[in-house]
Amino acid sequence: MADHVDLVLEQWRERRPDLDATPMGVIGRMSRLGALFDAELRRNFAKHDLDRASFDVLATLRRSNAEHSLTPAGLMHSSMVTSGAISQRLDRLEARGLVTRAPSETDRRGVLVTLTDAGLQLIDKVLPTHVDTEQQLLAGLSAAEQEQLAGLLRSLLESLGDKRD
Amino acid sequence: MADHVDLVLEQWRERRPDLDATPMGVIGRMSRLGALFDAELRRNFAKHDLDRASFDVLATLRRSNAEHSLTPAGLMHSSMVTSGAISQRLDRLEARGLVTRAPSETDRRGVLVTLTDAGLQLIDKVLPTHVDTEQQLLAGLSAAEQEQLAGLLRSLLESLGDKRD
DNA sequence: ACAAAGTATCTCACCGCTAAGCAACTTTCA
DNA sequence: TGAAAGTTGCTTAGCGGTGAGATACTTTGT
Repeated sequence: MADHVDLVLEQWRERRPDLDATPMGVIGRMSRLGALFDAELRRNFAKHDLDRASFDVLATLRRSNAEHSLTPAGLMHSSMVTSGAISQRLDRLEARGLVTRAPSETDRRGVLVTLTDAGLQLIDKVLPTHVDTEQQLLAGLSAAEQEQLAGLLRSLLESLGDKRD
Repeated sequence: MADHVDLVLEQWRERRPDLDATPMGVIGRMSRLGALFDAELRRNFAKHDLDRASFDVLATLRRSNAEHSLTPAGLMHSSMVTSGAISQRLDRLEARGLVTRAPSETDRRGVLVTLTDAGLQLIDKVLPTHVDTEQQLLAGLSAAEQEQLAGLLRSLLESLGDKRD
């Protein structure tokens, strides 16, 4: 039982025995899994003429409230990208007619982004295939192990200040 | 005890109760942790005039063998990026005098990338600060929990075909 | 021996993100 | 109330990655 990271850790023990590389056992593996997950999810998005960035915005709007609307700032916090990235994502989605931008009624600086009918239809079509893909990616772990893993990851996120909002 | 992903899962239950979003409890958290880790590690790299891509190449060469050398293909497999990305990374590192490219002695298509003295000195200076940063990122979990987490991640990587080589 | 298939590396057009900076607006507080 | 500080969303230059394609070389199979 050994993955690529086990090899990396062995190599560090050989070349730099003074270095305690154990944290790489977690962080290195998360990085590799992230890359593998991303590649697989991207494949599914591509089938529906989408990319990760667009899916992310559409899905966030879909789940946010009954009107499927949110401010760019709200999208930014949820997505963990910069405000510039959100502006560009919205430009693309607006050009495709999947979202609309309207001036906020309460704050003249603000903008309200809303899913169009076409956007709603698209995300509702893609969502089931997305969770399906995710489930397949996790199929190597039992349900109990998946739960255990989720718990550890939550602890870690909380310790790093990840909040509900 | 709740992180941002708990909120996301609640929202899905509210808006799409038909959808079983549990896999997001793992994949969503890994994605968020990846972003947080990346930001913090990047901060450390920047202190030493480095970025993730350059560190990745230098560290891979450092641990690979006593000569600190590897082919571009080897670097590519270890880094999980495309060959084009490796070529460009090597261009940058070569321009800074941190690695050299020499023709392979056994295969005239091949190239052997080797750490220069400057490259070796730089990576050896940065490495301890890097594992230190990683350790701090994981400090929210006990040693036993970190081990447990590493084990689950390894199982997952193995199930997805991640091999030692 | 030779053609076909495979491999190693590089080039380049394009794409999305960051970081810095800006303009417009709102909040705070003396 | 007015000035300072903060917030919101956008623009843009630059960067690093992808994906497609090219070149040069090696391996395979007859």
